[in-house]
Amino acid sequence: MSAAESAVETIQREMTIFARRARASAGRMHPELSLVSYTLLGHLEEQGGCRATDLAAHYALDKSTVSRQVTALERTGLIERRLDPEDHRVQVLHLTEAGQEILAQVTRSRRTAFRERLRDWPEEDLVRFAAYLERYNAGPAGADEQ
Amino acid sequence: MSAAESAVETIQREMTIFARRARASAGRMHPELSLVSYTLLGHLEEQGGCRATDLAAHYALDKSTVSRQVTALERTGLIERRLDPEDHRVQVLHLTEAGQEILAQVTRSRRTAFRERLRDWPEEDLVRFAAYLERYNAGPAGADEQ
DNA sequence: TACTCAAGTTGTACTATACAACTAGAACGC
DNA sequence: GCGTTCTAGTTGTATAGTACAACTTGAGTA
Repeated sequence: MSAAESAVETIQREMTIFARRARASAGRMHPELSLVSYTLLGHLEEQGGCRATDLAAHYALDKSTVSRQVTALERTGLIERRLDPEDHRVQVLHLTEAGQEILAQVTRSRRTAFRERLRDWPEEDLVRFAAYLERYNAGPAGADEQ
Repeated sequence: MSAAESAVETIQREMTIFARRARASAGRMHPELSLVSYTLLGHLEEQGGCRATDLAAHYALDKSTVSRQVTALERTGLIERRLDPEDHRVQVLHLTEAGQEILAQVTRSRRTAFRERLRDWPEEDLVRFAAYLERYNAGPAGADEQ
């Protein structure tokens, strides 16, 4: 097996290990904001607001799933919907103040955990690892993860 | 924010995206074997059989969850239970022939998907990415979980 | 104007999960 | 040796997250 093939094997195995662990434990650390809600809020902050359809596309979720998530997040006051005056089918979603606060708080505590875990990594490796992950996740949807 | 800090942010975000997508897409690709079932079968193969309690401990799952998974896997003929003659509370779980075959088949097809996704990556990047993932997952169990 | 496309909601169903209450069997203490 | 406590597993119940299909509403277009 070539070095490339064996690297692909390793990537598969390690991504699987990570995926298997992640969700089970995410809820334990932040019961107030599930992993899914957290990522949706994060995207809203990053983008400065977007449509439900954009969230669905970005996370490869069904629009009905996003619709329910959005409903829940609105009910708990973390996001708000603003009707697009140009197109009345569209709701542009924005973080509320409360949403920004909770997101920041969870981000801080998650960041602490990640920092701890990545404590001994040289900056150069951190930067490269981050770039690889972005590239992997941005990959073609067809060959989608796993 | 330093380059290292912003890289940690990115790593956190991208790992999260991956974790959230993994299960859903695993189900799409292999309707016959969910990510959870896959990892349970993998563990059984690796260990050459074990108890339900061992699976629960290893994957940090509730024993009821494992019990139901095991029931389903037995019903579809992928594993079998053998009563421990020493201790009648214990069932030792083993892969059946069918279980071994499906496990091998899904492993092959997952490998193909990963290869496809990583097709355009230079070997150097594959090797480094693999090493980073191993290093990340090997980190201290405490900071393990997001 | 009528057809078609896009955004989102709702009904329904399923999987994975946890927690609690339970059964059955084993082991220990006195 | 007999009760108490521990261990393995099952079952009842509840919840989150998800998909798919059917629908509504609004926009764009032939």
